[in-house]
Amino acid sequence: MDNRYVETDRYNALKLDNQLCFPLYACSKEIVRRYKPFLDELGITYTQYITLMVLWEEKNVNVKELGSRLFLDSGTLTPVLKRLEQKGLISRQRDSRDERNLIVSITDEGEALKERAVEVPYKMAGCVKLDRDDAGELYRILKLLLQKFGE
Amino acid sequence: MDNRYVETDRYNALKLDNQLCFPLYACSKEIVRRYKPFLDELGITYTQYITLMVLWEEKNVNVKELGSRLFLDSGTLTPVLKRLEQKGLISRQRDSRDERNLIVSITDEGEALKERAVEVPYKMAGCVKLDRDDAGELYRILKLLLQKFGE
DNA sequence: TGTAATTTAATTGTGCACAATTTATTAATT
DNA sequence: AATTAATAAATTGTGCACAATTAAATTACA
Repeated sequence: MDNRYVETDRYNALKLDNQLCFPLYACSKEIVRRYKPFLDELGITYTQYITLMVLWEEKNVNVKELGSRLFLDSGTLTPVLKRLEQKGLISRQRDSRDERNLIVSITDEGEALKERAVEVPYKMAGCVKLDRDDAGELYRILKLLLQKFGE
Repeated sequence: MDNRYVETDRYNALKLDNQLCFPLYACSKEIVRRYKPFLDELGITYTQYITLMVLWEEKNVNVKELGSRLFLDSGTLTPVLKRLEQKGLISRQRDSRDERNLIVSITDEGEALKERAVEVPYKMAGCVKLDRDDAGELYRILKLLLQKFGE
């Protein structure tokens, strides 16, 4: 038997092309990078954008709740929230009933930005050219994975 | 017709739960985070790990080639490579035939680390509990997406 | 051959991302 | 009531990630 082409490399699992994590990491970065021109128009970053997404739905949340929704900790969120506050898009104030909690709220200006942000998902749709089935499958599997991480 | 539950919210596309990018971004971060304990044992970060993966396969590459394989630019790679050099895992030297190119090579010490790194993918397999079909589908779609990005 | 254009890394500046620690506040337990 | 434990956010320190610019070397071409 001619086994010149039979792969017997014990390092196979270490090849970049055999990784599942790497294309995940690369795709994630690439998509975030493609958001940038659209988010630049709004004067915000991707992390600021997803933070606002939560606040556009909730109005008031504390840092802990925000962190669990976004998979981010206070070390990341604190400076992000300070920048959003400086831009006038959110306000930060302690909960008078429990001073440990910081209540983050959307401002009128932040609410107004939502009107311009509604365009972003449609603009992005033109950048991610997956057909409906693949996009649906990708979404399903990623959500499943996130759910398993939460267990 | 009772349409109390018919969603007519024009902001639907802005909901975090309707995003494809967000679970991609969150899964990517979560998996990289789960690599950390295993990579800590080797004294390297995830970015350093994927950089070494290329060098374990290639022996010599310049920064441009490395960047195109890893989807990283020199702004990211230059400091990463300096740290790997400080650890003694790689060497950096200019190409005498074209001094613009920096040739990155694996050292004996870097090659030796491969022996310990072979365990990492198997340890990680226990952290990402997708069944074979879903893992395969995820891989297929992500590679397809990366390919479309390259066009 | 000399100048302009191109190519390759490095540098600079901003903003995450996260582990580990600290500080402030509240809750639980003597 | 005083002490201890638990909780929430902020701080600190390290390491990416990337856009924009710079510097050095090479190539194109006038």
